[in-house]
Amino acid sequence: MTARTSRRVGRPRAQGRHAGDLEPRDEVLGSAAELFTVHGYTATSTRAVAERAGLRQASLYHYFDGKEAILAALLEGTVRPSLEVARELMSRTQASAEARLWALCLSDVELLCGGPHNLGALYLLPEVQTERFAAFHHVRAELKGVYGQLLAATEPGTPLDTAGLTMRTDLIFGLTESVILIRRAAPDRDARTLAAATADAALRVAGVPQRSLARFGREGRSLLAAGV
Amino acid sequence: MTARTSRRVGRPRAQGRHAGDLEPRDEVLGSAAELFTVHGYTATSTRAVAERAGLRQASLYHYFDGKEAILAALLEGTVRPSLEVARELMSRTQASAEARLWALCLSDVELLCGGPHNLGALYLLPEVQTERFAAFHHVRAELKGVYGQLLAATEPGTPLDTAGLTMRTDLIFGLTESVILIRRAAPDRDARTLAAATADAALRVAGVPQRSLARFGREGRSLLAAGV
DNA sequence: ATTATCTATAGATCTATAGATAATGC
DNA sequence: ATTATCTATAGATCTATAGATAATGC
Repeated sequence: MTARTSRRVGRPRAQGRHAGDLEPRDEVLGSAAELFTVHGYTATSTRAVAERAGLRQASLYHYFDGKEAILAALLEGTVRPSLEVARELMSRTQASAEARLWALCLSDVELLCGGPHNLGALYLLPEVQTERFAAFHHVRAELKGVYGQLLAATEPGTPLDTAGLTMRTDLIFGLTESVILIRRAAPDRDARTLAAATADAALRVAGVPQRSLARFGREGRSLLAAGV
Repeated sequence: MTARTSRRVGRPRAQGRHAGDLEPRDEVLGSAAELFTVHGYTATSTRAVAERAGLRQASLYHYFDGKEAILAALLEGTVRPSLEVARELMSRTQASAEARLWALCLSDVELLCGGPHNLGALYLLPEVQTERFAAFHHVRAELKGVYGQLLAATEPGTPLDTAGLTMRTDLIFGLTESVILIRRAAPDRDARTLAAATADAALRVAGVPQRSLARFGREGRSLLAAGV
């Protein structure tokens, strides 16, 4: 029972009051999430972020070193949970690679479509391509690596060489990411249905025959229900 | 034989001379293409676009009404050729829907990966989501409509209801678009190989069995060779 | 005369910093 | 005393416009 509506240390805010009982830092992240995903990073001013969070522009600098630090914090938050699921699934060596791949894809899509903002759209921002966000890119490369390893362990209809494996990894990872675009175009799509359809589609691209999809889907779900 | 290196009407440029024998308008579009796709629209100043084209900032306004008009022209140019192929394929009613879908996907990926800049990345810019680019969005919606109609005419392993059809259309269209992200991450990937692999993957998502892929690919290629 | 360019600049931003202020904590 | 906020602002942009200028065209 900390930090109730009043009883706050520090000079009171000029405009209005705290919305909900979020910490100011999280209010800032929430408003930046919305504005960055909808209008872009450069197109969003620090003033706009602050005002939506109920603060004056200069007050942001009490919580973040600058605009870039806000974006970095948001990026970190989007990819970290995916990677945790991926690592857990890598350790489940008794399950089939197909079921684990299905589960990873389902989980990623649900994470991408879950929250109130389309945070995955941050990946698309051209500014994020910069060297400055190298830490984020490393984490995503590790996530993609898990896709590649699981795919390599599946039993495809026809055998694949290394180039073919890289290609399919890119396609399956790209398919998963494309739900960001789908969500952007149709924000009210049901996340659970989309996630299952995407996971099925990923296995189809991997070369899993139609007749086995339902089985791997069941196995994949039970993996997630069990321990992740 | 118009507009040779010198012999130009108008005050000479302050810096350097015309590169190649492109018209100034096209030089501007080319430099904007590179800068907008790499750094983003808002992050690119009109000064940067002008200087890369060998002009002073104010001279852009001789060719375009403003920064937005440059982006609109680029967007128009990216989606128009795809739509022309799509319309042509819609008219080929004697060919199988599967072969036509394969051909459309191949053609789109080759267009997206063909030019010197990753122009498809313009679709991803948050600024483009705005109402101001409604004309562009209408053209893309028509293109997606063709994907949907061709998919509806395929013979899937299991029958699909309307919701299932919409879902798969989104996934296949999204898969095609995801080559933009693949190209961004790996700019040197061979476009022809990627295009064929993506078209195959699209048919897999559509439910076409492994054993029929090669045949539809051959038919699709001959459709494109024939008339588009 | 027409055209393609230039120089110069107004007016509107935007980020980050300096330093003041109004709460609570002790 | 500590903290969270505020006000004010320096300095650096950035877009679009006004109006001059240096070519060719006739």
